[in-house]
Amino acid sequence: MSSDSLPTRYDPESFEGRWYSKWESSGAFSPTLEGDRPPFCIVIPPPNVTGVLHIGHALQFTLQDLIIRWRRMQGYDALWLPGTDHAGIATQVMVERQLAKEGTTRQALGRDRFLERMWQWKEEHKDNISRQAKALGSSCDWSRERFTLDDGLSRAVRRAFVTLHSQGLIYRDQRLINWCPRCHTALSDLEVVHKEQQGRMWDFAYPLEDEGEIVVSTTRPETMLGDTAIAVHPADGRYSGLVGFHAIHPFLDRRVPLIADAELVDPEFGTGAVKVTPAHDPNDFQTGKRHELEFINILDNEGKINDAGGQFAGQDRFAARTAVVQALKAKGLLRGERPHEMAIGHCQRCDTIVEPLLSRQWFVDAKPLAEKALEVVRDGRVKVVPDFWVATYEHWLENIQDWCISRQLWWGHRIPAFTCAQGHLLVCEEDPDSCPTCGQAVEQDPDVLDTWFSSGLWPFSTLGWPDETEDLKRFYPTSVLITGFDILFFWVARMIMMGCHLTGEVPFHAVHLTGLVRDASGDKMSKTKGNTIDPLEVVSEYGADAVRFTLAALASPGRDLPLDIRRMEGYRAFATKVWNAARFVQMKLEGDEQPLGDLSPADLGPAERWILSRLAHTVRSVNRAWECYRFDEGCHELYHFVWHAYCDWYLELAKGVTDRREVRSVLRGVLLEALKLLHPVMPYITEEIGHHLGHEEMLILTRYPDPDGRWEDNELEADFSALQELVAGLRSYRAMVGLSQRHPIAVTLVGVDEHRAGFLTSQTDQLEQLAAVASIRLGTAPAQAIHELLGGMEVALELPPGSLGEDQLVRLQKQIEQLDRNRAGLEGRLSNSSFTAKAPPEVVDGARQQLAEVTTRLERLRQTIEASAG
RNA sequence: AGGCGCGUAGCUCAGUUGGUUAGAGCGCAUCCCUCACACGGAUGAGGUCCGCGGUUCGAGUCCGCGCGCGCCUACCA
Repeated sequence: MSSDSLPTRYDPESFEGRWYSKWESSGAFSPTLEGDRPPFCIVIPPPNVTGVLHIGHALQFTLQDLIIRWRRMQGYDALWLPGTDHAGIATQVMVERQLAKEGTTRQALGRDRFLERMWQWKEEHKDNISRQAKALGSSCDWSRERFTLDDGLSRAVRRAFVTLHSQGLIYRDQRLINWCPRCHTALSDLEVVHKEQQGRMWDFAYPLEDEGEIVVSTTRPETMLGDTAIAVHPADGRYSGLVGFHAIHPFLDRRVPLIADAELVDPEFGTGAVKVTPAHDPNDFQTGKRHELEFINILDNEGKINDAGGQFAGQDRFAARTAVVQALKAKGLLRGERPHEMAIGHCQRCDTIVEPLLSRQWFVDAKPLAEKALEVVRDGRVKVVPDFWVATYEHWLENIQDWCISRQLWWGHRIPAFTCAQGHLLVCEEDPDSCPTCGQAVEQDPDVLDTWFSSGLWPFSTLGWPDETEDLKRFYPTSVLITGFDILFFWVARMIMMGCHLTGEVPFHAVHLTGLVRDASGDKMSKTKGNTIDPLEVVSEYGADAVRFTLAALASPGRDLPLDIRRMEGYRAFATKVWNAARFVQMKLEGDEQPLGDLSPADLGPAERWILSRLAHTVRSVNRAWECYRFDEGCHELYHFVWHAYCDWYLELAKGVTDRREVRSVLRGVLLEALKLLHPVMPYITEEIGHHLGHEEMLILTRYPDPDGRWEDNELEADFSALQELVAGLRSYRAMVGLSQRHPIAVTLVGVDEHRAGFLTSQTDQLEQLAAVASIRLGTAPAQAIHELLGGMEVALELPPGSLGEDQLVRLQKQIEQLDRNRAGLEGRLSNSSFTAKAPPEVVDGARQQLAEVTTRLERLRQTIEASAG
């Protein structure tokens, strides 16, 4: 226990690191594994191991930590499992870039030495992420930290691959895939980013074998080198006589058959004739299969025309495009050229234009997995927050295509498939010594798996799967996943597919999808724009608590977060406010204060009962907010309670009476409860203040406040609002009239019911202190008094003679106008027979009462004006 | 092309199952360095809730259409 006084200045840097170490070394981050505590588990969306955290990570870390700390304080056996992802392409690209600077390549280095470099790079960078996570206060269990290429997780990947393969859900096939000519690897459909671009469309003619020509259109003229058919619609009269005949390829020694295909061809489009390149276009690929056409690959892995391209061989695809157009022109076959808007696929990682390429790859048959994944979301076993994402999720899964999972990279999980010289294929968990069929030596498939394949196993592979570990039994399915909506398909859907299929259970009971952190003007943050915010920088500038509070308060469900740095200043001011309030309280304490639990409403004054009632409501709504991931609401509730209820009102009321023990007890007790409530959002400052106030247990381990109906007192709160409004009204009135705030005013309550009036007149000391009320009574107004409408009460104020100025008359007039509008509206409604007949009786009664009150007030106010005029 | 989301105060956003007088934070203006806090206090100005139509006694809230913005999905040559 410490009673040394809080420093005057709030200086987060002076204690943040200290508390983090204390928490960590106390074991608070690790679950206790005690059986009577319900488990609660979050697995972290693993950041790229060699990456740097951006503010979006900070958001997710904050929200995860908020939830995990809250649940831990509620008594759950909480585990937040951290880790990182090897991020195949992204990381490999970084190291390759480094090699390029050294004037070498991975091929020159060879696979083994290249991988050594990769691991070295990983080792150098791996602490980046955890250091940043720790600075933010993340209460992860570092003893359970995982990396996707760890032995355990690699074993999980192998088990998953072998299982799916044995079930026929993973297969190898020659297909059209997305090929990145720069990364030299296949990509899944999701890794291709479509961008609307202004392209061109060319028309050119194929001369027919006998006579005449047929005109086709294309956006990629170079692909004509791989054309093996020309298709027309079977019902198209223009071409019906030509089907079965051949055209002559202008540059290659090839006859090109004319075929009829109703699926490929839209007779309304262009000339109604389509060139067919089965090896380089997805539609044409299907057409090729239907018609058993020849598949001619004209590109190499670099995106250059290969030998099949005749005179164009060796040219880059874009150079070849120009060359083909030129050559067509030279032969007099070019028929037209026009601008054409179209969506072009780019590599997600390097932005190179992706090429559809015929290639032998490994695929996951996604449909059967998708069915289960759809089911668990539809029946609520996985709750999606916000739920409007369900539609998007369903649409994608309902139309899911098979997933290409092999990558021609070196950094990743090597595909556990082996072949011998005889061509026997072996897919197994343990590396075989030789082919079990023929006994010959085997070679492993050189490719690695898509990173997302291993990420898809993350919620259970990190807990020990495929072993039946204690952790897996206790914490799986995990409780909630918190991540960005941008990886809904990449990651979330795949975890659900893989989890349901491989473990028979959902990977998490709920998934909360956060928005994107944008800059102050709503633009996406990017390094090129230079509008990024470095989490570590803002943490050291504003303190981790302010950064966390800002992000959490901004996190409205399903919305992006426009982050203005000034918000952080604002919430640092909030932290400072808490700090100073605590200093005040600490100053007043005498050491004999009782815990709130020992107090009973009967022993307390109205102000104490009021703040305790407000506290109880706040506890209720904050818990409710966390419960449904309304981080914004929870933060606003807390902000409002601490600043505008506790500091603005209660502290001011308590100032004069801290000699009373129960006042000090409430002062301290409410502050401590507020600190506990705030702890999940602002762990450091709350812990530091709690310690200084003599709270022995660390807040991280303290029970989170539960709603306590004992303190809720709505009647008192209504009385208290009247008091507040009276005080505010008097201040406002003085300001308007130009009277000093200290100038005493005698108050007569005129149109106020007895109960309320009784309360207010009992609060003379408080009213004197807060609003310099000279006296207050219920009764008829003195002749010279000025009638004011304050907080819905009619009060008469006695002022020095002649103090009713022009400004005030204007203000009264304004009030009258507003009331009169109100009156007219009420009268109109009440005279409408359909309103009185159809609206619920309590609404009608309410309107009647209001009208009566408004009418009286209007009268009084008019009298006041007249009196002052006369 | 389809789907989703958004359009409320100068800015960024809340607004529960429709209940009539629409809120917050920041910013702005005026006053105040009162013994926790100027990263503060008090007061105030500021809104045709995108437009039109409909349902209803009553619409920021529900429905339709339109306009604008954003995002996702998509194989149209």
